[in-house]
Amino acid sequence: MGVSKTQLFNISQNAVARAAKVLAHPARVAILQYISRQENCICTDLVDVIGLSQPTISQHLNEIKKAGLLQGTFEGKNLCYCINREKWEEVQELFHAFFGKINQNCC
Amino acid sequence: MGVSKTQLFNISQNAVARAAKVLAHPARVAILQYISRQENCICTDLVDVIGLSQPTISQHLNEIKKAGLLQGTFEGKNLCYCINREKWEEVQELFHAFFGKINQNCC
DNA sequence: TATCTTAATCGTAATATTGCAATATTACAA
DNA sequence: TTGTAATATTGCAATATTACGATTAAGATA
Repeated sequence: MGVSKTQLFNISQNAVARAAKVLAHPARVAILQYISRQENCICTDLVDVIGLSQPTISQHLNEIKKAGLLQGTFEGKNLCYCINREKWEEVQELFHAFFGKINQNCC
Repeated sequence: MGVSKTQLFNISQNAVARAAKVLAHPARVAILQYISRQENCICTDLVDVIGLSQPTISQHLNEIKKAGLLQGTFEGKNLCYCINREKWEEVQELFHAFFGKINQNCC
């Protein structure tokens, strides 16, 4: 039915899935990489850099924002994003914990 | 148009996105966790453990398989999955490198 | 061989995602 | 206030994903 049955899974499983979803499109990976490379975090040229249309970029940015991974000013001309350090480290830790708990103990 | 323009992005960006896609559903996260916990890697009770229907589990398993993250015997009764250690470490390294390269140097 | 068990596949429905054109909004500058 | 430059929103089309009932396939076992 196209709907994920999230209620079947625990909080941490859903958290990993939600975070992974953000990274599950190369445009969002590229956007995060680009933003992180900018010294001054004025990211008005994302459309040129990435090569997708402005609405599409805006949509992807919104997905990243919704996950809490960006911070800064989002309104009007004084636009200034950057990575939300705290949330980013949280996600990193989440993945780290997930990978750490998977042991490959057979075959 | 519903199709990801993967050609716009480099190999590593697409690789991160592909790997993240596997983890982008809590059922697949749960399946990987469960398989990794099994000593003997006979995973016939996934349907009971996860709580999704048998065809749905089979579909999710196939997604994980397609990403190369499972190894073992997949045919008939002598079914025996486990995590493909080599590929798993590759993915882990991929994420590690991605996270490592993101620096949060503004705002 | 017939039957049972279990996983894969098929078919289909519902929903989500991706992408862009058109339009709206916002902030600033002249 | 009018114009300009930039991002956001809307609406829509194409495709992908999620889920499951029904069926099929393959191996085990009586």
